[in-house]
Amino acid sequence: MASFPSTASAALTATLKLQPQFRTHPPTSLPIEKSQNISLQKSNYFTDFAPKNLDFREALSLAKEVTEVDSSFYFPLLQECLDRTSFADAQAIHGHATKTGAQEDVFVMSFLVNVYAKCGRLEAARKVFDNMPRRNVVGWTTLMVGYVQKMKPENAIHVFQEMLYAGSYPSNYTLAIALSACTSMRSVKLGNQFHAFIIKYQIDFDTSICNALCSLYSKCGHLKLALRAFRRIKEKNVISWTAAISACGDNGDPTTGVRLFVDMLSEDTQPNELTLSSVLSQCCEILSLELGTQVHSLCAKLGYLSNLRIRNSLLYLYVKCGCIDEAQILFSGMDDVSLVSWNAMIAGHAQMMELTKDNISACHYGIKALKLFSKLHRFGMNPDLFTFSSALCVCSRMAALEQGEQIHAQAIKTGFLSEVVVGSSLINMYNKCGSIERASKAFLEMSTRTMISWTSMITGFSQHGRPQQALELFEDMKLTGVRPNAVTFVGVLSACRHAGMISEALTYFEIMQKDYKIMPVMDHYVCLVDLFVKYGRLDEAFDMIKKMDFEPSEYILASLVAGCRSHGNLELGFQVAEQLLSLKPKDTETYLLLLNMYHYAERFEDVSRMRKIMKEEKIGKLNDWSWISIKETVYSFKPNDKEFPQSSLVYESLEVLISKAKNLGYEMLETMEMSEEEEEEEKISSTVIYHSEKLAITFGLENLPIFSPIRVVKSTLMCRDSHNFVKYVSTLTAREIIVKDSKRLHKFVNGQCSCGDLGVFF
DNA sequence: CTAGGGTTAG
Repeated sequence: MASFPSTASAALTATLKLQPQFRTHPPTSLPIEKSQNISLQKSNYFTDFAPKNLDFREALSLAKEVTEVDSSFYFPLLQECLDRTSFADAQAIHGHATKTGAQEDVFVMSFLVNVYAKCGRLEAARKVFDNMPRRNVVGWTTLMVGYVQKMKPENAIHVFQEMLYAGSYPSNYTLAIALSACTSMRSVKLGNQFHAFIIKYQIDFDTSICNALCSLYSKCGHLKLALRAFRRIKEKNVISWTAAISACGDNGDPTTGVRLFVDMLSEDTQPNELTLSSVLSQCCEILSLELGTQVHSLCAKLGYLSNLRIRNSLLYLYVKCGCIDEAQILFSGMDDVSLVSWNAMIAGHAQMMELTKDNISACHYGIKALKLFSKLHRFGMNPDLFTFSSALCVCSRMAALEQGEQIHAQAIKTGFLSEVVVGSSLINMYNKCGSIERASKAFLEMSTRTMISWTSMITGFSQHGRPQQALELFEDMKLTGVRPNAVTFVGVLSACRHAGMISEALTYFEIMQKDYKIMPVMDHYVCLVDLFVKYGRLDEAFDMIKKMDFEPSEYILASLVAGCRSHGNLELGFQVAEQLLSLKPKDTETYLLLLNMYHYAERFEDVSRMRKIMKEEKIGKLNDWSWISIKETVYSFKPNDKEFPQSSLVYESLEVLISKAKNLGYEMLETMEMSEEEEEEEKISSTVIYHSEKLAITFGLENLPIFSPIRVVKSTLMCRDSHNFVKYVSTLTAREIIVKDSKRLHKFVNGQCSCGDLGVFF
């Protein structure tokens, strides 16, 4: 058994070949036992013989006295055991049946196997099954179901093989169960073998089988195959639709999922609770509140509003679409709140942080999330791994180290730290809070590591300007046999980018495609292009962009422009800038990049041309905020802000810092931004000197203990001037300054930034 | 006997 699943395919193939009946049967005659017989029998027993309104206990005691019983006597009793999943009662009935000779009855015994399996007592079920006078397909299938439910899919497959050896034919249910075993093993390979078998016997239109196929392919990440299986179904039922709709949701295609839901309704199939909750979560993803509200009404109409799962899905919908108030009302109105509801609220607020452009509200969401986290204990809830990972994620986005540490302590106390997901979140939290040491400590202390843990740590080293360690870790990862994915390689390539290792980067890029069959994405090209630009190998940078399978994105062209500017190749920068403009960029930051580049080069005709374009395209103001958290209070700043505590003191000491920095060689660069007054062309852009992060950092220097690092979060990208200035400040004050901007992490120590100046944009 | 909420890496 231990050899599964590696040898499972081979074994199964061998088995199928050995079975003579499979070879002799012509493909048109199905080797499928008619399982309907048994269900027909069962319903006859129930309708014809079952005592009406029988109390379970009464029936049991009655059963003890009766010795001459028809086997139909046992069915309602066993049904009751099944509903109650009561092993002890089932055993009592079993004992009685041995006395009356009912153990000779295949149907009674099959049912008993079913009950035992449902109760999770697979050994007992197996024993009954082995003693059956004639073992049938239902029994085999029931055993398989038991194993799949007990998360032992290998055993289920093994039972399937045994069944074939014993000469039984699988029914469509048996195959569906076998496929679901493949699903829980995440083995498409084995699943394919079953699929081939299914096609061979031309039952690839069967509802149950295709439902199972659909979910197998979906869980293994093959949405197309999943939908193909779905489309082949001749008679689609709720489960088919639900499987297909969730498949879209699980594989990142909510638009198709929602469309399928509409199709489903137009075909008059009534959705069930799972369909509705899947659709609701997909409405969240496409942020379609309108559709979501309609589904909400539908839930009301179908009477699902008291259903906890549906309510939780609705919570997610409202929280993620930004209707916090709606969600709050729903949440407080729930008399029956589960931990999932709390998790929904916390994760929802965490998600809101990302969706909100306005940093100050983003910060409020973060604070609210952490408040919810500390409150749930009082409501008799204990956080689980989902709660912990969401809460840690909030801390990482807020760079809230203190809160993160507290949650870390709680995770240790409750034992959830041993959960891989929590451990990975912890690594991420320490990374984002600028503490690479504690991140690597957390990494080392993990007992098991997934690809995500490794990737987090590799990316962390890379972001903290430690490319060597990142690459060493990648080698270790390969040695332990954990398979990297596209994100891992983003980390690896960005490490190469930091270290300026062009040839190594190209080698890794090759390995990624050849050995790991990973398709390169934009982020990989960004690293490579940056590397070429860094060394002035611009032709190669352009070749690289040409080699891409997709059109260059706004982001990669912008980073090429930024690179050109950083490395003094303005001419080329201008060329790319024009190409970029023809793409009609979306981000304000892209326009600011170009505007500032032209301004810096004193090409004033271009500057006014840019202004005109920006006015036409209605490019808004940059929503620039920075915040710093000091002793549980969060202080936020906007550019040239004067409305905050100790404002005059902060400006005073900022001026001192600026002049000291100037003595060390700092040259202030004017950064142009959009001004408030847009009506006059002259005023459409203005310059910023007191960037929000400068204010936040100075505020931190004034209010945090000496030597303690300064952690600032910023809603937009850092500009060239500010990035340069903070480097000087880190030298002048001998402090570690961490700025988390909208794209990356900057850790300033001793006049150097961990981003290696690669993260500077405009 | 078929489908099964939410969490972590860029």
